[in-house]
Amino acid sequence: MSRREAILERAVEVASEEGLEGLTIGRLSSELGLSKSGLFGHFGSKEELQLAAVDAASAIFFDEVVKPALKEPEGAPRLRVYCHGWVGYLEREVFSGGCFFAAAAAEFDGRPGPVRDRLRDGQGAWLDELAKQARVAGVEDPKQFVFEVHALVQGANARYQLFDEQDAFARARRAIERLLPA
Amino acid sequence: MSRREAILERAVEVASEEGLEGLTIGRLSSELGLSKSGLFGHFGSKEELQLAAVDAASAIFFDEVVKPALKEPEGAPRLRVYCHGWVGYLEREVFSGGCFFAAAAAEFDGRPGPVRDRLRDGQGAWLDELAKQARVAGVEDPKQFVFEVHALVQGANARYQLFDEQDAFARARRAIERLLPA
DNA sequence: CCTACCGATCGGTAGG
DNA sequence: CCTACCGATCGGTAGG
Repeated sequence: MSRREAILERAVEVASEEGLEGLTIGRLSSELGLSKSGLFGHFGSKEELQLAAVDAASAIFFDEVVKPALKEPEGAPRLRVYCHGWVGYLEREVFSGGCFFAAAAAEFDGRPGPVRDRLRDGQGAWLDELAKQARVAGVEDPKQFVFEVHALVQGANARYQLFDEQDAFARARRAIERLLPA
Repeated sequence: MSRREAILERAVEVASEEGLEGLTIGRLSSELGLSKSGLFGHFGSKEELQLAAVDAASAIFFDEVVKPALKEPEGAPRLRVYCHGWVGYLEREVFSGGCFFAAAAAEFDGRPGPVRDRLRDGQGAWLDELAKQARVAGVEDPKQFVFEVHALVQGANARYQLFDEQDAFARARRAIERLLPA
């Protein structure tokens, strides 16, 4: 693992807990035992560090949620594995502070710029892929389906993070089962 | 309107856009045309300012969503007005940066302390009230119902804030209609 | 990769 | 309510 990768591994963790703005160069460098300017040199600006953290988190999401479903045939089987994998990735606490993307989106949705754009494009691609599988699976209204599944998954994350409700994930799964094609 | 109320009106607005941590004393005081220490004196600490902003936002939520429903009889009629009022409050952009509470919860769910506690207690009381009306309305599983409605409303807010999808609110209403008792 | 520094801003205080 | 200040930390730069 390169030094840059080691920095980003920690950066993603910190950002999921404290937000992408709480990801300060001073804090991150002292935690990793290198100088501020040493860390800074890997990215060139705080914004580049934030963008790199978004990309690193996206790669983790791909490995944890998307990749395992690619063995399944397109349509209903893959859609089901996507949905349950999405809930499972939150339940397993892949990021210590909950869903990196939900936290980052809430933080940056009111701040126009490259970080917001990267978050929107990444989440957009994932939601489009879900809608595609829903269409192949014969779901009546794929966009409505994706809207509801997205809401339920994010709702479970929010409940778990703020209220420590362990059963939030089971509730999301139950509601999603009702939406999935039989 | 007292000076303190004027400060909090602006504080709630800023916090909904930039977060409760972005609510800096320096920024807020310069926007309002008074000195930092002048503003500081009204609250005593940044944390007290944040708590006061949460309370001010809660009062607005009560006026916008809860109060109009109190004319309706308990049970199904009041539940329906609660749910549609909740969506409507986001659609009307009562807070310029979207749902104050969703943003604040995402920001503070990983930071133990009085602000997180205040947010959790306030949202908890609202969700309990929804569950109570659902029970009176004869909803089969009131807790599951509230989980799903909460998710759908927050999902619409997230979609609208990040993707500018105008139809997110209509999608939430459609899904909620399917859950409400006939 | 480092030390040493820059101006700006942070939350907060002293004193009036 | 104000001016004037405190130490700490921010993102970032110079120079090696």
